Amino acid sequence: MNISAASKAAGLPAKTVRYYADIGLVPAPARSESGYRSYDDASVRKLVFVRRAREFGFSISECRDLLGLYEDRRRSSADVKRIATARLVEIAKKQRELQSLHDELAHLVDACRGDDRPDCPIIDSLGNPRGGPRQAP
Amino acid sequence: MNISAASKAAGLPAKTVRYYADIGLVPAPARSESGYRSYDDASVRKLVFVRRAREFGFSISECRDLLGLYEDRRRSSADVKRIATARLVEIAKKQRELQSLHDELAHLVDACRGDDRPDCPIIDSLGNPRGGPRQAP
DNA sequence: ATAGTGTTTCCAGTTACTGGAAGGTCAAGC
DNA sequence: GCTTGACCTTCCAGTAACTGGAAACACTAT
Repeated sequence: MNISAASKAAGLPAKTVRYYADIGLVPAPARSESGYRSYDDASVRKLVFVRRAREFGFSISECRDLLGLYEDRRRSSADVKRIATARLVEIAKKQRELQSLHDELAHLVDACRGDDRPDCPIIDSLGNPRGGPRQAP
Repeated sequence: MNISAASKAAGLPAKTVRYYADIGLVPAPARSESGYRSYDDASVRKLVFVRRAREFGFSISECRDLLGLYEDRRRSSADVKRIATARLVEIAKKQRELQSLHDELAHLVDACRGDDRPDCPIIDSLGNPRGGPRQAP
């Protein structure tokens, strides 16, 4: 399998497939006589694994760890659960941040008439967080 | 005001304050005879404005636009509202993505016993998205 | 005079790729 | 046999928004 077939099968751009081998995230593939990279099903499965883990927001470094666990038949599920739980905590934190951001901005957008007059609570709030009238810059 | 005083007043690292002037996001400050940057209250207000906008997740480029609107006394509030609303839509989208990510990962973490046995639905799901037993890599 | 802190510039590194140039390879068609 | 076009290779540079660190100069206090 050449790189474009493998990249299609894995659901990743060919550039990214090369990149993952360059940084040693996955093993360097075998080469044909003329230097073309040659992939087998096992390599593709690893690439799929990495893609899925990345989609879950795991960093490359976490993917490295997970891939190690993926390949180690004797690892405990607790090891995996620990990494996934940490990621879950991060996601929940990001969700809370995003929520308060959303609420605050929605409130401002709501308060802004959005007409052709210059008066705008959004700008006021950015320049002057505590709600008073803004100072000219 | 030297840079460290200004950076404290603005709530930004001094490095970032320099950076914002380097990329032309804010005007380059005046210099003392010996070359030290010298800030006044108006500069600090702009830096606060940018910090707040960045905290809202506006990109540097959007901050540039907003700062332009901030300084233009004759702009319409509709201009500002348009940018803020676009940002709000992005936030909502990110929230939905994060939610489905959270749900899926939470489900997997829940299903994983987290003991010292190797069997682990999290790993299985990463290698084999459609829920069957995984293949060895 | 000297120590300590603050400031300057500049260069490099971060994360995870992505784009593009220059050139080698392969299969099909004429 | 030759050309065309798709595919492959390497390498370099750029992205976003900073951050870290080195070398050198400035200011303040003792």
